[in-house]
Amino acid sequence: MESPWKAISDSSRRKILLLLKERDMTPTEISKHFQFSLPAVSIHLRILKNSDLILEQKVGKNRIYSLNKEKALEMMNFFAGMWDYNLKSLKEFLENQKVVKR
Amino acid sequence: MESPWKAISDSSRRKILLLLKERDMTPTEISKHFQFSLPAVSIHLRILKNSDLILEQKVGKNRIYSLNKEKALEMMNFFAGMWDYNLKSLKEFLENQKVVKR
DNA sequence: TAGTTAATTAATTAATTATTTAACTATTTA
DNA sequence: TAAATAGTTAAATAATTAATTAATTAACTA
Repeated sequence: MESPWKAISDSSRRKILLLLKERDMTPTEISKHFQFSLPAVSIHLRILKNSDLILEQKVGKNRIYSLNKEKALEMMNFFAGMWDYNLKSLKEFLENQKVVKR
Repeated sequence: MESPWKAISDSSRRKILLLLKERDMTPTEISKHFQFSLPAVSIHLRILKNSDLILEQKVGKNRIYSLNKEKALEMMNFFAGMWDYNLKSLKEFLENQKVVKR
């Protein structure tokens, strides 16, 4: 497991997470949002996957990447700790709010 | 302004933030918690300060560093967005919880 | 005011990172 | 089964980063 903090330190990788927040995507689709090459995207995806921030699914010759929201929550907890909150209360908040919003 | 994401990608700097969460400290005090030299601590502090994660105060020949919780909240918001929450609702949650806890 | 203390800045070095092009692997399709 | 498609891996390179020791700055103190 690679460091998720190193993973999100790169702005392209943060942008990939925001893209995957909207919908699951293949490497080719993701690469359309960037200037750089498909191999570069592939490496960014590997780093995100190895740090557990995204999940990979093979479908035929495609790979579909999706956001791992649980990991995002876990990282969020680092900051929540600075306000004296923990993962549990934070998660309850997020899940309750979701019900209200819909 | 340097990237706060680059700043927190280093584990020593994350540890410094956790130390400052407990209490304000001088570089010398902080360096007692690490193996590496005072100049190395000074550089880490500069990076954290330049990314707005900590605040500096000069008192005589000492410098006192403190955590900037607002910046932590701002970064937390990146992750909150993945759960469809925004800074405002998150901050309200954190502040209300604080009242309850005390 | 000379010496001490607290901290930063400078110069250097070794390690890591992001990117490229080229080569390869796996899967589908004609 | 040959060709096409989707993607990853390899090798090379340029840029960035974390650390060190040495030098410097600023403020206090005897």
